[in-house]
Amino acid sequence: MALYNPKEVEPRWRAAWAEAGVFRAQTGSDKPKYYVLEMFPYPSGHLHVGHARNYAMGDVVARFKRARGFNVLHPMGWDAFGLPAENAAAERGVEPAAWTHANIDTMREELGRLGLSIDWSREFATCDADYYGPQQALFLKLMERGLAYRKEGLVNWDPVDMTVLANEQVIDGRGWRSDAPVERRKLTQWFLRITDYADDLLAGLEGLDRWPAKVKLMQENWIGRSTGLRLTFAFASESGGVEVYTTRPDTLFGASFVAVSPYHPLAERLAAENPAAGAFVAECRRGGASQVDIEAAEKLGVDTGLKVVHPFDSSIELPVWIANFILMDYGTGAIFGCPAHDQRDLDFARKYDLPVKPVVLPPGEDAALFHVKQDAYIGPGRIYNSGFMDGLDVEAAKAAAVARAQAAGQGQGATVYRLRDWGVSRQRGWGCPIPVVHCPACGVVGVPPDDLPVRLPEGLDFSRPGNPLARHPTWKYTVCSDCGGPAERETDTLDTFVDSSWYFARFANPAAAEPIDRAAADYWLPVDQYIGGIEHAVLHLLYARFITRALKGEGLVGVVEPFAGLFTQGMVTHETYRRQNGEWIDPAGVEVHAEGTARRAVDAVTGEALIIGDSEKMSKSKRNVVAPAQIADAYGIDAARLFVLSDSPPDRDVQWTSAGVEGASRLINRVWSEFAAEVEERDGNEEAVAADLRRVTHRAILAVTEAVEGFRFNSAVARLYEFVSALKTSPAAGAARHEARSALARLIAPFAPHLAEECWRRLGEDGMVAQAPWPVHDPALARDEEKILPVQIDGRRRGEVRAPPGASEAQVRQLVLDDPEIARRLEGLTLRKMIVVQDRIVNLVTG
RNA sequence: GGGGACGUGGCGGAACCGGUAGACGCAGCGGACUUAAAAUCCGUUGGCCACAAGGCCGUGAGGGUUCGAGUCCCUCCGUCCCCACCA
Repeated sequence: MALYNPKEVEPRWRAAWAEAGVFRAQTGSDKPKYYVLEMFPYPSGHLHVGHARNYAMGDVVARFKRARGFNVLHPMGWDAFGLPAENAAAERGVEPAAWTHANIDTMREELGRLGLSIDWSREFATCDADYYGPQQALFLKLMERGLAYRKEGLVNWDPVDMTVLANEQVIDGRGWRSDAPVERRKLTQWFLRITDYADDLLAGLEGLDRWPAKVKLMQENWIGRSTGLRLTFAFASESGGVEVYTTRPDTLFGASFVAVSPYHPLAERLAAENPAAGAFVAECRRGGASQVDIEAAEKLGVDTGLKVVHPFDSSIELPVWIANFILMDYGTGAIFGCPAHDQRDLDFARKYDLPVKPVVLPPGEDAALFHVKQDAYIGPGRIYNSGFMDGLDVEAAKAAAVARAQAAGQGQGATVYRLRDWGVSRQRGWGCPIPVVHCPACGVVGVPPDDLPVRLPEGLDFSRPGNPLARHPTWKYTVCSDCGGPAERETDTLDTFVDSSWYFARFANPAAAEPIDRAAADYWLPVDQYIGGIEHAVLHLLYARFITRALKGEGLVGVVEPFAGLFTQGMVTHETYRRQNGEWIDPAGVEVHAEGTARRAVDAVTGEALIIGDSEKMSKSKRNVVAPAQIADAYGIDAARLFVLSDSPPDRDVQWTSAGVEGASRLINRVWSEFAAEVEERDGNEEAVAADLRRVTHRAILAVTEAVEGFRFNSAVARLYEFVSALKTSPAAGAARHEARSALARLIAPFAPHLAEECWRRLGEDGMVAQAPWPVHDPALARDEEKILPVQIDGRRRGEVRAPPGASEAQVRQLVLDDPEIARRLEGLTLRKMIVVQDRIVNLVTG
């Protein structure tokens, strides 16, 4: 029998699947539906092994669910707008559209070679007007609802990419793509009112029981709900006052100052009146241009000379400061400072010699002796030095302070969120145009539905920084649809995260004239299993939940949660190698030798000794990238799929090694040799031998099924290895062997689909394994004839007894007591108690 | 500074509910086949003691709960991730 030849087998079966259309999702099917989706790729140029792992996982689920009788939707598309296309345009003078579509063609071909069971008839790219046109219609609906609005505000400006970024796209004060320190600029921008849904997005997390706890927690923290008090401190010598927000109204009597942000309207007014304040505000705005600087900066402030009156005791006056550490866009942009019980306030008070007055007495402390030194006290305790709150604990005092402030009309209990509205304007040329015009007479006017899509023009000039749409000679000049007068188009485009926040709904019917085909979406949504990287925990995954809620409000979809199940997969890493001079070297040019347990790497050509580095995320800069095409050439794609799913749990990183993929390749050859071989009938013991094999088979069916359902693909593959070994060493022939082979072909199909088809055909089965039902586990056949129960004496294993499965406690007790070896062990000991766990273990307790 | 996760052989990891720790793979060692190598197949592989039978130790460290702890609780150490002047 010929060796298994993936180069011949794999393309043949891919062609057969395509021809038979076996992966097409059915409309009007009476099977239950199952929607499995992997986060769609950005068409960067080529597929990498990380993609391969991600899509292989989704494919395992899709093939498994199909075999289990579901009508499966497993589509693919392209998140195709974004900066790399503009950079390519700038560097090489190509059209972004041409560059993007060429990449899509390449990557579609590469994805195809992975043997994924995708319904390609639903493919789309977000950069095509067929997609972004409907998206513009959605944007106009959000605008009518007031969910999309324009405002002037402080925004994150990326000075390298020359565009505004959302808060979620600023990582440690730097742009998420450019890594440049982000500046604060005041600009008029489009925002989506995600804050309207802050509470609902938070509450909805509770129902997402098939989401990782980690992601839910990250979203919860990102939304950042806190409850407290909005409270006005009245000015001492004029009318009006300054409103602060606090979560610690119980410490109000410990207040020693009020401070406002340099961007606060009061700061602006005082800056005009008072030269010292003016200089300070100017300094903050200049020096504080980048967030990186702000975070590193020392706490600084200036006393404005203005006084306010303590709301609970009019005999107390407090100074008003302007301080650089107060955020304008959280709470009210103003605080009261209580140095004894807040570390930042304490640092500030020590620097400027402001009073430190403790009002929370820690348990066990003496009021006369307690002092705050270097560390503010933020723990629980009893309130003192606080008038009407004296003697209360912290929680009771909070309630009392809120009640008092509300009764006096000084303030209101308030819930505040850390979440800000989503800034979606981007000063970029390769994105979805925001479909509005600016009319000198009518203001901002939405483009009428009949004029959609607002198409991107060809021939944009990307050779200079800045927005090419804004400097296009004609594109922006148009007329106002309201008054007919001359008007200019909006030249900002939408954040590409808008594109990806509803694409899953478009897959329900990507050809629909309306943005979302409601009937199709009602059938397919929510996505049953979504798979992607954890880096989107507070970006894409939060935006998509918000947009789905907004769409529900418009009656466009019937669900509020887009993704019922979420799985976040780990990355593929590879060991790194470098020369003595520090230069990185490609793994293809490295030979690794084992010397006992140590490993030594040398240059395959020169023999130069190399330094073996950590296994890291594959990156061009470290040259530790292995391309899927390379792997497929050497081992076949099934071996690669099997390996990326086998070595580590799917949510953890997996280390790519050639030894590992060789192991997977060995399994494939072992499986094929089983199907290729004829097994001779053996003499004697036929019944027992067949029963043994059937037991192995039915256990494998159960174990693999449970592992796949539980997303433990590594365990599923381990069980397949075991099953193959057991099958190959079993002498059984005839029906039992056929049953085992038939089960094996179907169990391995989600992982190594091409091999499985070849085996299935060899078995002489009808049709394709891609359409075959999942094997069914029969518990009666899987059952042991007898169980071996370890017998422990005082927790240490001292022997074993054999008992029929399900043996009663009395039976087992008798077996144990009758066992001579155990009796010998018990000599000189007093048996006090025997614990029998059915079919598991026995423990004898002596004393 | 706040929040969270994780520490198991030489390596990746398994043990899903508290019930034989180390499945499966990799690497290693020994053997078969071969003129030889590769491939393949078989055996072996946590540590210590022992000729052996067997014994003792062992899931980051220390304590606790339990007949029984990798798993639950407390303290500590280490690593990683998220957020971060959020009042």
